[in-house]
Amino acid sequence: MTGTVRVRFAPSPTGPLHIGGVRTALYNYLFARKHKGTLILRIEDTDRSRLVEGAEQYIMEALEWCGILIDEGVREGGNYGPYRQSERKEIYGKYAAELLESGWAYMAFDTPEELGILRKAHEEGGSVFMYNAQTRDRLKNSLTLPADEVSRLTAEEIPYVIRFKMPAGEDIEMQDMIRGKVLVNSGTLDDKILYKSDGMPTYHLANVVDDHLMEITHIIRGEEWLPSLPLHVMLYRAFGWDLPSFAHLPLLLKPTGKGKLSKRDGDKMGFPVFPLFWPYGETARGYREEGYFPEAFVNMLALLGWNPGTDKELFSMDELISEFSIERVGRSGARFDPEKARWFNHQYMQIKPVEDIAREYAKMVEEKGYSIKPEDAARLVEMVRGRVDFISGLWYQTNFFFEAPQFYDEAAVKKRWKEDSPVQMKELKAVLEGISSFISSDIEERVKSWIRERDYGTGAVMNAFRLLIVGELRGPHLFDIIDFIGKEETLERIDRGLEVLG
RNA sequence: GCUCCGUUCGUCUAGUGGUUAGGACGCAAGGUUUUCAUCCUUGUAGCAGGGGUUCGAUUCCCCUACGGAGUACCA
Repeated sequence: MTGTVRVRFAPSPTGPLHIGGVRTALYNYLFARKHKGTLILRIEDTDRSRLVEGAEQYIMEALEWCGILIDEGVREGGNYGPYRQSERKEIYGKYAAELLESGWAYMAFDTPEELGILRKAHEEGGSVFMYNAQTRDRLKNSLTLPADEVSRLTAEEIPYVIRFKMPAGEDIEMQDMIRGKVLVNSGTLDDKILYKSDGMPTYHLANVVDDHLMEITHIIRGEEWLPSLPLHVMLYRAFGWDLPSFAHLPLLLKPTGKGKLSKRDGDKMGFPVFPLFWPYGETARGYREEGYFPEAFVNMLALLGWNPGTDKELFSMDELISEFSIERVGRSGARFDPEKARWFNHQYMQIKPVEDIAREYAKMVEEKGYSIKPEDAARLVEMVRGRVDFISGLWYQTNFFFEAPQFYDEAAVKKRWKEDSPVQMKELKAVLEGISSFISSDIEERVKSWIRERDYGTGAVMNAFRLLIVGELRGPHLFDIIDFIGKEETLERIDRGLEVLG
């Protein structure tokens, strides 16, 4: 690779950033870091009517949460700004004029209504209207109108757009880093609008101009852009600019059924489609708020469309950076699997430093109205983290460490509280009372030898005991539980249980 | 409709002109266990179809089917 790699993520601030967009940003980031290059965040806000308040902020916050660091952008600054297209308005006008001058573009005065009528008529005739080499001669533009008429219209400030003059029948050969050679005949393309009548460029013009001016070396974007690649390539050619490399990423598909992943799927099937909660208008749930670790989220997303060619599945961001390569990105759309997302979170629940989880866990415990020392929180987390996918699940696994049973599970009582249970539990209480070093392993040793001496059934004793301590047949190693709650509390729970259950 | 892209277990995917087509999720069955989980082991299931090319195609080519995207004064 010659020169410095410069890539960009160029979202449109029209709402919350979809996880497909996050993945595109992630791959750009990985590619940039891998090649010690630069990642630029460019806001593509040329459509003023679709602007959504809060979207730009959301995009930046989402990337930050994921650990995707931006080198140049509206917030970070840089030598190629401004990084918001709406602030680059004059630039595009200049380049549109250049194309007009060189004959690669022309002014078109047809109104949206006139074109609408044309489209409708073609549709009824079973065809599709295209503004191109076949039709442009019969339409209202600077190619067909006399020069003085054109200058009259512009002088009167009659609105017009600037269209690209797509050559009639030329094979355009393109190279995609993921797909290889792509060939399209320009005859199938139309004269795309480059500059709108409101004085703003369309995506196509702005994108090409900015990528050139910002010296972007690799354009990594979603597959939905592949159909407009020929236009972009032609624009580079029209300007006489060097072509960057292109990579079009496969789409993210919905878990079941047809089509690409949408917000609807998430709502319907109960999983988020966005990284963060979206608080405006029609709200949307987010991975962050649902308790996903950003590491797990990023790991899961990275493997959706890319793989290292090994069996390794767990990657830190640094590992992703060193192992990522565009060549190993797949070509086909990837169905999003919410189950696998949970699995990834489960993995991170096991490998994350215990203090990190304990800190969050302690907060939750305090919200429940109890206080806990950091070392105790860590101890409990270590004890039960294997049983949960999310931090939020930790409370259900540990609530009985803080609260004596409020009730005794009916089915469990029926199954495990037998005729001789009260006698056994009274004996057990006596055994426990006699233990001075009330720690798990010691208690276990004493209790088990007592069970052996009396020839009781371990299952019968332990389950009845668990019922008295927890109220239900669940939870970690019972001796660990009573070790934690202490001798006094243990004895109290036995007494209370005996009172209730008889 | 037209243009472009794609197609290996249900899902994410590895892979090769000759392999017992590998891994992971899920699911199932065992095992561990005082419970519930976890965990471990095993199993389950796939090269879309049809033509070529070839001694031999899952792999290369073509066609079909299916899926996806695009087809706006949206990005």
